[in-house]
Amino acid sequence: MSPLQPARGTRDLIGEELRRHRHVIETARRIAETFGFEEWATPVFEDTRVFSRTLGETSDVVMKEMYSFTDRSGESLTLRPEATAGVCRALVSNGLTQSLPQKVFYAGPMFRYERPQKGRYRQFHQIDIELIGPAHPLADAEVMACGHCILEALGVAEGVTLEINTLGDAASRAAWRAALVAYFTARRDELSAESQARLERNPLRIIDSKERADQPIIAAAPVIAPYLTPSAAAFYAGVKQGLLRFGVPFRENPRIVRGLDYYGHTAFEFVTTGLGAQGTVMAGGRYDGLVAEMGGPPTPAVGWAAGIERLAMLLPAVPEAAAPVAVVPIAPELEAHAVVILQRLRREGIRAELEYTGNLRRRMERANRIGARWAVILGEAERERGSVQLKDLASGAQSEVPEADLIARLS
RNA sequence: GCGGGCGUAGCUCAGUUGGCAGAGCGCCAGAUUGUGGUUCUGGAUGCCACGGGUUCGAGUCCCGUCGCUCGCCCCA
Repeated sequence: MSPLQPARGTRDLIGEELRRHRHVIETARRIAETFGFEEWATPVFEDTRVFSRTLGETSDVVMKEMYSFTDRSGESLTLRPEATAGVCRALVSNGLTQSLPQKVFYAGPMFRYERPQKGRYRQFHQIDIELIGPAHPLADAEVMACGHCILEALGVAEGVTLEINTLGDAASRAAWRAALVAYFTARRDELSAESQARLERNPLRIIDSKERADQPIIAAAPVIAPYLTPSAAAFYAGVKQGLLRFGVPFRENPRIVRGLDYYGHTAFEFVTTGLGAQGTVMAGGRYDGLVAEMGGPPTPAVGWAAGIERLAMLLPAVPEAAAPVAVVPIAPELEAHAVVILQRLRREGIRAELEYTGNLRRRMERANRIGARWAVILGEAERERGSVQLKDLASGAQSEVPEADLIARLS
């Protein structure tokens, strides 16, 4: 039997990797809170229909990437492939459509059955922002501004570009879609096989194709701008103006569309060249129809999701674990006293560890290995004088300190 | 779902035409019984990813499986 390994596409987060991961979440949460977002947590699995109805029956996520299973009562459940659908379901389930706006921050694991590669896992983690309620274009800008601030706070904004587009309202999109179908149908034979299939299912996604053969055809394809209704055009103009007001740099890219069907109006991606094939680091848009599809009233909303693994890979600096104080009794008789001091330090919020095996040399070696800043050495003679030896492990300087002064010396 | 590369010690890796399983780092012990880091001496590393085949003999060649990785596709 081969050795037990983590399941394909999953991994253990230990040490530096978890510190990076947590740093992304904690930074994002802190910034999002300054924008007024509050954290939610919803179940990792949902009724399959929460996703199958709303993400689009023809989307790749629904067709071939969901972890769906039947439980013992015969119900079809699915490990969530993304956060937004679950948040909208929770909004409706909890009657919160009556208390809008809701500003939601989310962080947690998502699941998609895909072939793993750099920055892509079967269990991956996202941070997520949803602003539910406002139909105002400034809401779109604020959501993007929040994302931009998070990228700045993480120190990764430098290499990242915000690209935006509009998918218009339903009327604009229908007109554009008709133009695209006409255009691509005329050139059907030149398209890649994949794009020919998309022509039936989801012609907008041809625009997003990375197939080399499709590129010249896409480059000449109609853009949405001429098909925008006056109100959709005004909305998009409002979003761009909002971004200027928030001071968020962006670039228009008329080829951005979304993989999930519930998006309309604003679509955007924060992209980088620093991650190989996985260049999108944060992406989202407006999804005014989703809450209604979940059984709630028509409710405007806009949001984004970002891959934590991808952000963690871009982090310029790794957060360091706090350097502890090592408490080192010289002999077993001093252990009881060592525990008293250990707990006294911890109650002051100082990270302290007890070195409780081996001779003094072994204990000091271990203090060094765990990266201790100070060693508090407890000896018989000092005990009688009510003091300890305090050693600075960086400089090697050591002095005898009265126990009463110890906390002050370490603060 | 498709294509390329790779799996040898805890880690990074070497291993010649098929002929005793190796190095560095790390780990353990000692030099130093009340003092870490640097140094010196000694020691242990192992299902050579897993399963099968060829061969007197396989880490090495062949087949399959699993995993990792880089692309494609898709997406965050």
